Amino acid sequence: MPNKMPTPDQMLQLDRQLCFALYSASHAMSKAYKPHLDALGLTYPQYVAMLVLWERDGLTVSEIGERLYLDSGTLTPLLKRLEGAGYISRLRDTADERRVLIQLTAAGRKLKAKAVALPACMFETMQCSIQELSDLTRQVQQLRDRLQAA
Amino acid sequence: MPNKMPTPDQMLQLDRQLCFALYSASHAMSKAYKPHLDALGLTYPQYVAMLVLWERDGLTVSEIGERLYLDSGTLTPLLKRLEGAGYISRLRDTADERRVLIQLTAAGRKLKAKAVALPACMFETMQCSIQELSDLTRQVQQLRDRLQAA
DNA sequence: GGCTTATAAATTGCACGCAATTTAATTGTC
DNA sequence: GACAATTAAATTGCGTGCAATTTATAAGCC
Repeated sequence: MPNKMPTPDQMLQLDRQLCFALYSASHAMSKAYKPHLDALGLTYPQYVAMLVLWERDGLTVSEIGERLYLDSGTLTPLLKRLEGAGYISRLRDTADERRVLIQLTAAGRKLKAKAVALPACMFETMQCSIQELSDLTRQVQQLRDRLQAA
Repeated sequence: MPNKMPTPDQMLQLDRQLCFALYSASHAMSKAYKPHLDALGLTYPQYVAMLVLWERDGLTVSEIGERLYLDSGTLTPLLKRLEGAGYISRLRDTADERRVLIQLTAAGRKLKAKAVALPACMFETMQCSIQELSDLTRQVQQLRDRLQAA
């Protein structure tokens, strides 16, 4: 019976690392989205911020950050760019002046109609079954949650 | 029998997106590695560059880029920082002056001994079986390859 | 050999991501 | 009500990623 224990050298092989698989797949995903997002005038991080707002409008910067696992250092300039593009408005909460409320503009809401085509379009590209896609998504989410818990 | 077809609204839900699962899991992974990499004086992208060199020394910038799916715009400054840290040397290839050969220094080779502890350490954090880890890695790699082919 | 084409890095400009700090506003406590 | 502690965004500094351009070298062709 052969020894299945990997050597220290094998342990460090790039192609054995889940971290690198995720890292490279995430970048590949972003590149695959790019032509479609260019047509909407969004970057990939801006797109996920819009996904959050299309689900629920009028959130604070922190609430968007909790959903996306991003902090104000990342979100503040990103949201200012979305504001500049005319997709959202940023307004201090009069009830609590520390908060900034993010609201979709008419253009921002209208953009959703164009974006609905994206998931199906990307599904074509990924060449896998609905079931595989859904399973993989759940597994990766579970991994993310475990990493965050630690 | 209920209609299983998702509505356009459901299609755009953040938690249905494989792209976002990968994006957020990749960032969570990077954060989980951070304390360990801080001890080695490496960032996460610098670490994966070192993984490539620990597998095979004396590569050109392009060859490292092919392995990591990164271009010279990203790698040139990253490799200069690794050179500044004393882990690699950058030398023009005398046979072809366009190329820059990247070689590990003694310190760079020595760092590998510390890095071998990392995979097992991260495995603990991920709380899953060897088989799950290996399967998930392969699935994510396959997805990456399909995205790149498209 | 001279010229065009191709290739390898480097450079530039812009948008993240995140740690650390700062600023402003609110809450809790006495 | 004053004041310390907390909270929410913004700011700063640094390291990626990547598109686009530039620079330098090599290869192909006549």
